[in-house]
Amino acid sequence: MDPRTALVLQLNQLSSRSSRSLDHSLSLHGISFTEYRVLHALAGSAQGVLPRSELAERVCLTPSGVTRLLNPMEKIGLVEKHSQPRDARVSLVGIAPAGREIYKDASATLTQRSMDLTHTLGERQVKDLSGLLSALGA
Amino acid sequence: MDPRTALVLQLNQLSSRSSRSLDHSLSLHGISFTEYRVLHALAGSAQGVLPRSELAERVCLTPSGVTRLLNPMEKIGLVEKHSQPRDARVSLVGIAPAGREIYKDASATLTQRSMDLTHTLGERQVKDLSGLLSALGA
DNA sequence: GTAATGTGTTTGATTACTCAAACATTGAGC
DNA sequence: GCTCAATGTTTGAGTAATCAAACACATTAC
Repeated sequence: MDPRTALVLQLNQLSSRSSRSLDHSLSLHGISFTEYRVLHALAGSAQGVLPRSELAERVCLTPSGVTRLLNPMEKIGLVEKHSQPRDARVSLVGIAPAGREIYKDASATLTQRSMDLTHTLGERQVKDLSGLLSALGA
Repeated sequence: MDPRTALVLQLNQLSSRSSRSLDHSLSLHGISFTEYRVLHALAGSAQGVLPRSELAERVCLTPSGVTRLLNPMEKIGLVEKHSQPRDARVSLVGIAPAGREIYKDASATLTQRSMDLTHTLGERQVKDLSGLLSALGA
């Protein structure tokens, strides 16, 4: 079997396994891994605010998926809807104080789990791996 | 942000993107990426046959997910159900001739797409990356 | 200005999964 | 041989995401 194909399959398998495990860990904070990624994207953006379509790309969902994901998150106050005066089509999403709080807590357990998941790798290897993934366009 | 946490997120992002793209490519053959992975697991196993629970682990699904995934595949003749005389609880799944055919065709387009997805990496890097992922337990 | 086209978001219908509980069968201990 | 716990699979109910179509607003060209 072609090594690049094998690589792609391997990558996928690894990620499937880890995201399932992370999902379980994060459920302690009442959020899914996908929701964490939303908070992460928002927390890491300029004003903690992003257009929904931009968010969709960052968390690898369709715009439709983003809408459905954000609805409950907004309802429980993790994110809030803003509007862009310049263009009434775009609907901006911002991280709310409660969201930042959860994000902080969830990040701690995520880091914990990431340590476990990568404990077979040395510091050097983590760096190398990260570099290679970046080269792949992540 | 902690490098290992970043790594885990990066890994996940990359895999989400690629699997969506692969899913689309494989739809030409009428199967999903998950279904491909089932065929792959079966084709690569001893007699082309595996117990459902073993299959579940290999494709990173719950046993329940496997049942629901295989039902339609069996109906269209990609896989077939066998039974294990030694233990009537286990339900063996085997790849069927039509399944091998599709697997072969789908593998070709998967390889094609894998080339595209990894074209930024040299041969050496592919090998290194694969090694690092293996070290992670893939 | 108004029509036509393009862009961003939401909705309706469907599919793919998950969890927890039910089933079916096996193997151990008595 | 009969319970009882353990193992493998399926089912019922619910969640998460998808696609395609609808919607809302913007922009361009006339």
